[in-house]
Amino acid sequence: MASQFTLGKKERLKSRKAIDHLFAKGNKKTIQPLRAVYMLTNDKSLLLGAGASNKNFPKATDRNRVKRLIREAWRLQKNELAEKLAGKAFGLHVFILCTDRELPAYTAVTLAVKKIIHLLEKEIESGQLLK
RNA sequence: ACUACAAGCCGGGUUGUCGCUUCCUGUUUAUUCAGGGGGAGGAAAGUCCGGACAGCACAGGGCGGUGUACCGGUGAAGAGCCGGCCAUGCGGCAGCAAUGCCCUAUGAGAGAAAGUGCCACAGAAAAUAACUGCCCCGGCUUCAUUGACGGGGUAAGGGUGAAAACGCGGGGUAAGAGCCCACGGCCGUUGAUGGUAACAUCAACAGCGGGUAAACCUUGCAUGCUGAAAUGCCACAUAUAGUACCAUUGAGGGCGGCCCGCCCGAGACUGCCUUAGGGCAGGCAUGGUACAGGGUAGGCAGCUUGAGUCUUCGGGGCAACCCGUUGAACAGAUAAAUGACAGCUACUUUGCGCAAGCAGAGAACAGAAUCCGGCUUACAGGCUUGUAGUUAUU
RNA sequence: UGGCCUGUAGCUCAAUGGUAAGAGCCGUUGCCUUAUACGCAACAGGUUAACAGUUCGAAUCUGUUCGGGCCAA
Repeated sequence: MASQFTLGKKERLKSRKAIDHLFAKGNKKTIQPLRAVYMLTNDKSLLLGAGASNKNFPKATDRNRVKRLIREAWRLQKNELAEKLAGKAFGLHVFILCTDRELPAYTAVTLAVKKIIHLLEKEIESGQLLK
């Protein structure tokens, strides 16, 4: 349990219902190439979904690439966020989209994900997040 | 050696760290952890064809619809592939020409002699050709077979056109005409020979019908419909619910559209009339149509081993391909895994440098979703083979 | 995953296989007006999405490709 740069099945958003709910009621924040949709939940887990629109990336290869980059960046940086959440009584659902039209570089994605995580930490601490 | 074209093949390698998915073994209260194995393509794409598989439907026949179309082979099958036949086009040769032969490329290549339609413009005429011209006859007229008119014959000539009524030469005739003849072309029937066949060659007889079927159509052949969001099971949830209309004994339903014909078809209460059969009214039920809603959208199976793929050797076949045999692997995700970073190296390229080398950049098309066989399209760079051209050497 | 429809001028649409495609709006120029608008006149603007094929001839028929839209538990 020491080094946990993992992102298994349990740590990803997989339910169609949950995702529909998230998009219908969640908060949105845009940070340059990416956009995060997030919401607090009662199930005490930190779940991530990644996506890219069909319109901006018509080729399946590019969509796969974007999703992999987002997941990789999240995997390596999400631990501090998990620590903040550890003591609380709620979980967090996050869905990150790529809004750019062109394939982003790995470094740009890491930076943006880092910003998103800092932002989420702040909101958790100040208790601004609505359920 | 280089360039171009065609065909076939490859589509970077390796080490480390951190991850994802699946299977096996062990372990654990636990889909917890450990170890080991597998993990995108030649097109996974387009969905243009064909199947496998699944569900539903199904006595039969005709019509209709859709697809397809030289012949043979191959294969599970096809609008695929291989071989052949025929036609057409470019080029070359022969010939006055028609045409024939050779080379190469292309072909959705049944039927235009079953019928219907269409063929703009131009042209007399675009398909039962007499506008002009040519010729004959008649009366009239004129110096004159000169002129106009009327009746006929005639497809040789006529600015067109994509296409003009078999081609060319000769005979023949009032003028002409396959009317006749020589050479040649095409079509039909019959016969012979070769070929499995398409077809080819020869002979006889009868002919000369313009094009278009990717216009309608005719003929032969094939053909149920729907597709893994199929389909089966489990869990959760709900409303055998509601409203309107129609039908329920010769009504209706089935044969997926129509027709023939055939088959199926008695579930059912109350009241009134009636000898009975039966009739009328209402209700239940069943079925159908429409409206307006409600619930679920989780899991398991299907799900990856299949007419399979590649490979060694032998055999058959011109070839596609087939038969036997040796060996090797062969993904199963489901908001959807197959990745990220770093080093070394192979390749291409830019700059510096005499060179060795140093530094930087690039690396295509593209991502499985039930599975196969084809076709089509995209593709940096490289390899092999063949053909053609250029240069150099022998 | 499986189907269906569609592509013509900058926009909205026409055109039976037959003049190398037409109308309205838009645009440009001129006239009208002191000026603008309206109006009038003229002009420009198209490889009919691309490539092949059938045909004497293709926007139209056929095939392939590309783009756009829609439907389906």
